[in-house]
Amino acid sequence: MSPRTNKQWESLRAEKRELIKQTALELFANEGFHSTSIEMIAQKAKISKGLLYNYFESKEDLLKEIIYSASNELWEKFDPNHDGILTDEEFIYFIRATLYAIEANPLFWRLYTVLMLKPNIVHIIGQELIKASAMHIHVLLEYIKIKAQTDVETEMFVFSSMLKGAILQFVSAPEMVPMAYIEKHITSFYAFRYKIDLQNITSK
Amino acid sequence: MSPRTNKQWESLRAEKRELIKQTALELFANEGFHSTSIEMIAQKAKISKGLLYNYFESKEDLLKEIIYSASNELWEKFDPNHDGILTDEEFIYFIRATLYAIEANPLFWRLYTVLMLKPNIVHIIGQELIKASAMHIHVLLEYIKIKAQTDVETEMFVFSSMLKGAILQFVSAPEMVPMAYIEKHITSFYAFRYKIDLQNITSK
Amino acid sequence: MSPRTNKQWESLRAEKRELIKQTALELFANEGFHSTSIEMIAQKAKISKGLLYNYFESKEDLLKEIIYSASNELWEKFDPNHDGILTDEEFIYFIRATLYAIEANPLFWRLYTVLMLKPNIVHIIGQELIKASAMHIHVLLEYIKIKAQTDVETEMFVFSSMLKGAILQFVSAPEMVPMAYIEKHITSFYAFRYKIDLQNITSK
Amino acid sequence: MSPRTNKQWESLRAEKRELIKQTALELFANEGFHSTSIEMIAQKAKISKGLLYNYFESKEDLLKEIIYSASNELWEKFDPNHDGILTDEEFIYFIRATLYAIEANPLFWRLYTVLMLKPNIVHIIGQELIKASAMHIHVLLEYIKIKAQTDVETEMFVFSSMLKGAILQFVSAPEMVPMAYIEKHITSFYAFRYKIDLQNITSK
DNA sequence: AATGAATGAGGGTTCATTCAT
DNA sequence: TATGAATGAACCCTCATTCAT
Repeated sequence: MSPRTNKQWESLRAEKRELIKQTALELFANEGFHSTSIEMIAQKAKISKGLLYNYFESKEDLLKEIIYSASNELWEKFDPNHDGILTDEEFIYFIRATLYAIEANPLFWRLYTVLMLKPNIVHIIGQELIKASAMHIHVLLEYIKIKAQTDVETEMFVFSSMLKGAILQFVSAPEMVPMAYIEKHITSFYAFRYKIDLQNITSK
Repeated sequence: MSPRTNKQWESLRAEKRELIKQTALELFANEGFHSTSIEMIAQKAKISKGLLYNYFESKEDLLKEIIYSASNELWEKFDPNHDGILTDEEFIYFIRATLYAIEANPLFWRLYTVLMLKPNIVHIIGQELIKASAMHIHVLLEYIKIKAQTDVETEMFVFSSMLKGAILQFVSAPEMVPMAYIEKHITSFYAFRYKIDLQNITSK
Repeated sequence: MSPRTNKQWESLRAEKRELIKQTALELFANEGFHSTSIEMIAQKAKISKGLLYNYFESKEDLLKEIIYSASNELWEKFDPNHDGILTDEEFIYFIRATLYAIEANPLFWRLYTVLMLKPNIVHIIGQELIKASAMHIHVLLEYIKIKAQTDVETEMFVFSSMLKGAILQFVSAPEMVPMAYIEKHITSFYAFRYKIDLQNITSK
Repeated sequence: MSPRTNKQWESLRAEKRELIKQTALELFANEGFHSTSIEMIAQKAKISKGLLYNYFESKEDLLKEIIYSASNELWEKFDPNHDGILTDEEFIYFIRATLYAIEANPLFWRLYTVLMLKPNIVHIIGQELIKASAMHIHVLLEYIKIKAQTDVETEMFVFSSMLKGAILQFVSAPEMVPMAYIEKHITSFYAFRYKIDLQNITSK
């Protein structure tokens, strides 16, 4: 009935949805969720306030959609069903992939970090992303476990904390702590510790 | 009219100020700054909204005061002018002191972490606390620099990140990642790495 | 392009108009005018919001059209030019016809009742329906006037009020106060009062 | 603690509450609930929008409070525990009292009538007022039952409908159908029907 | 010192209406 | 003819802040 084909339509809608989500993400990450008004999002996205509600049920729904999208991307990017233990090369690859996934969307990960600091955040962002993140780091930890130089728990704790701390620094100030810097040091550290020859591993 | 001396009055004022700050800290940390209303703080502190403005100029001023207090406490607790290099024992002590300072006020440090994730946060919390934190960790890093097993920059990066990551995990969920657990693993790791005998070091 | 004749088109348009009006009536009566959105009407009628404006100028215009239609129906159903006085039989018939006209469209009459309670409703619904209703009850009142057992004014007041009260009860809760019940009691009352033998009058 | 006594305060608050309720009642009754904005109420009552929420939780809560107040007044005015049957004199008194209670607050009763026409209104206004009204008319119906000239059910139906219809006319247009007019005809009708001598009954 | 009534700007949200397609 | 994306005014409500008492 409509003069436009369904395809065209859906595509237009999807694009606008994406525009709104991206705009909102920037503001949520930079100004904070509560400090960002619908008005601000609308202005930045150059749409009217009302239109936003044509795409999202509420401001909170918009936040959830942002989270869910990222969650899905993460699932798609990393195979959570990786079985078996990583080889040395795969380990380095996996670290790099992890870090550059973060780098690809620093705004989102800053937002995510802030949200994780809210008690009972589950009510807002659900479990999906948390699961996705955990599943992914699990693959790395399995490798660490095998290679542990000291007791396993400590080895895992150090890796886990270091990764989180590095990411925290990155999302706090990507320009001051660039991802390349982080990647270099983490791989150096583990290359030395686990006797991995980085020369043989193709850079990203 | 009042028989109270000036001293007593000032003391009472100081107590009430402290009460308001503590109450606000709990709410800011648990609910978020914007989700906490002056009304909520006043009710929890059992004072009137008006009185709060007798002690603090604005809601933002209250936040700043909370930050400043913590900053001062930090300066007092740790001697930032520690010169010379730490001994092995002092290093362990310093780590423990750092961690237990965090543990003593998890609400504050969660709030602080969230604030640090806001760009241009300087406008809100100023530089004091940042300087205090940096100065303090600097003492540890100087030690690390000396003991480095690999290249110095990596060694410092790993320590710095690990510490931040560990603290992040603690403030996110103190009951799931208790400080004692963190302390154990960090000290284990460095004791092994730097050949420090923990047996000889009196526990906190 | 279309092979349809003008007649067919007009007929289709009229049908769709009717569909929209009927759908809107249901919603206006059940949810209230202001609580019913154009969106709701369009969805229930399975058309688009835009199309509705192809048939009606505005939401208020739609309401007016609903009222006007009913007004016209009323004029058509009852001959307002009935001259001369009703016979006993005609009186009973007229009452029944009145009541069953109401029963045929309870939604409309509930809506109408609510609207009548708004001051200056004339601006919205105009005078037509009011005139039609008045004209119609006038025929009955003329009969009552003749048959009055007490003073005429009182007799007319009682009839007029009773009829309105009965209808009010019906539109408020048709399932609790069915029209058959109302009809039975009104006719009983007047049959007795005016010595009319209901046996001789064919039931509806 | 407060410089004003509690009594003064509560009194001021109660007065303002009453002002808001009365203002809102006028607007709700004249313009309709949904057509009345908080802004309108605030302007008419010469207060700020915000202040209204200091006295009522929401617009709907304000409506409920208006209904509840009227409900309570009704319970206080009429003794719902009247036992035994009314005397002729009491019957006339009761009718008059009923009608003049309506007359005392025509705005409220118009609002009430509109609300009663909404399906499932119970969710909004609760049962109290409905019970209060029913209990009150019940006393009159008990008397009617005894005095019935025809079959009891019809007699009660006629009275009940007539009363409701009369009130409906009054609330629709008090200036066109004044209460004195209504009272005169209802009492005339029943005085004649039940052989009551109105001369002996002191007028209101 | 202490209260809470009062303000009003600004928040999220809805919805009648328009218009490009 | 028919669609629904798009608009923006107006809605209800919240809240930091002020101020008379």
